[in-house]
Amino acid sequence: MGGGDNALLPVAPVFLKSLRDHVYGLVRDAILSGRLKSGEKLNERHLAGQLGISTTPLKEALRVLEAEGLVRPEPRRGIYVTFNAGQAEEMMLARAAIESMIARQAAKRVKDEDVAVMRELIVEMRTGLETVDVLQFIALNERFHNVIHEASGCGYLRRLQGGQSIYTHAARLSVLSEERERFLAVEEHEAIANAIVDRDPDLAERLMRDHVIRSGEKHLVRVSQA
Amino acid sequence: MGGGDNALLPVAPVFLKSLRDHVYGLVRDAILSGRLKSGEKLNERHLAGQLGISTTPLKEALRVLEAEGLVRPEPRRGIYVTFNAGQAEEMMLARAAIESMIARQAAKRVKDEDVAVMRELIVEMRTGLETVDVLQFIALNERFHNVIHEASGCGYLRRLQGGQSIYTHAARLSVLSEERERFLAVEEHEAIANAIVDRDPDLAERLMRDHVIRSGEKHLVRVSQA
DNA sequence: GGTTTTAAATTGATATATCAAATTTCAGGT
DNA sequence: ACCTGAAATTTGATATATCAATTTAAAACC
Repeated sequence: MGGGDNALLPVAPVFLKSLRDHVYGLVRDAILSGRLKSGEKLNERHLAGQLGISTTPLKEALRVLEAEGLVRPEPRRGIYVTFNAGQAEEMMLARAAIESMIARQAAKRVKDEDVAVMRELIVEMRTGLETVDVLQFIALNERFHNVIHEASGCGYLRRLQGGQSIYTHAARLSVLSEERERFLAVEEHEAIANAIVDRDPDLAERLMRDHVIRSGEKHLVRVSQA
Repeated sequence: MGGGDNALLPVAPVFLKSLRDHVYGLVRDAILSGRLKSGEKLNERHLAGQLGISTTPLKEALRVLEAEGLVRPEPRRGIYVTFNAGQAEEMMLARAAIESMIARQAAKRVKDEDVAVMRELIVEMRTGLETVDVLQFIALNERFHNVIHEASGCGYLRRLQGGQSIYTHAARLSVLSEERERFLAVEEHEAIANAIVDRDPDLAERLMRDHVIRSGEKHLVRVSQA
């Protein structure tokens, strides 16, 4: 049964959201971090017992993971982890595709108040290069992407992107720990902001796509080295 | 409780795949076709009873629908249908984003044997304009997109696109019933094929995106009129 | 000893029961 | 009549039990 016997610890008796969402996060993180390896079979009873819960919320969590493509059910046989470097890259490409579509829509629909916020954020990020720490810089980073999401008015695309992304807070932490990456991020963000402010959907889409792919490849290289 | 009392009929005692997948398809189609309206609350026990099944497979199906953004759970209150014209358009945009990313990758990785198949298919589609019926034309259409998917080598993106798409066989049937649409489809497919054959990722991506959006808008207009 | 057959164990799929939060109902008070 | 709050009801969340397909074990047979 592989080396996954202690890849997951029992859930604490206190949890914020519902049990199934909590478990979903646990299993998902275990897969993405490699503690549950590709090809490994997930035994529902085992896993539920290990987590100290019943199979009902676990089954729901596994269903979502299947929809996200992290596990694959063999009919009447069981559920297997399917995640490797190639899929990680494709997930990054999916994020690039969706995020750039959002940027495109934002460039079409952006309102004057959004423009003001974006300009302000760009200034903050640029000055932040020298004044704030990495965590604060990441916060600015996420606020920037959020402003674009808001401006696009695309609630569905936004949710879709959040679900399939392997970009967690931790992943950003890894890439933006390099000073050069922080500098590049500001440069690219500024170019994207300008394209949106200029109402240039084609340019905004292209710049966003290249930005996500470039920083994404950087991240993939990092995790593959570790 | 809304007009949804007979929006879903009990599942037949025989079904191909698992019960949960079957139920997932039923509920999903009911939402996309409008038989289950946006804002309607889904009562798990009611719905399970109506379908003649237990709540376990239904809960799993609802979880997948949530991941796809067709229903939204209110914490500790229930699950509500969320689907409207705006979201339908965003789903189409998501398909455009992912499909165009696939086309981009295909243009990077396409092999000579793929090129041969694509050229052949283009010829078939062009002659098919005059010789085959709509169903056969749609089959050619789907084969063309499949060849691009194969050439891209992007299994994850491909699965992702299939899951979120509202483009079913029926939707294609609607759009391609117009002769002008079939003509346009061939024109656009040929341009896309040429871009991929020429190993031009930027062009392939743009043409595919525009193709999906244009025909998608066409479909959305049609369903909104009906 | 090796192959086939059959019985036991495993396990995902489904059904049912229990629990607790949230809503509704209704009695009691002003 | 109109609040107020407690009891009953509803219902999603969770747990447990049952079922059937699959795999494994073992026994029977050649």
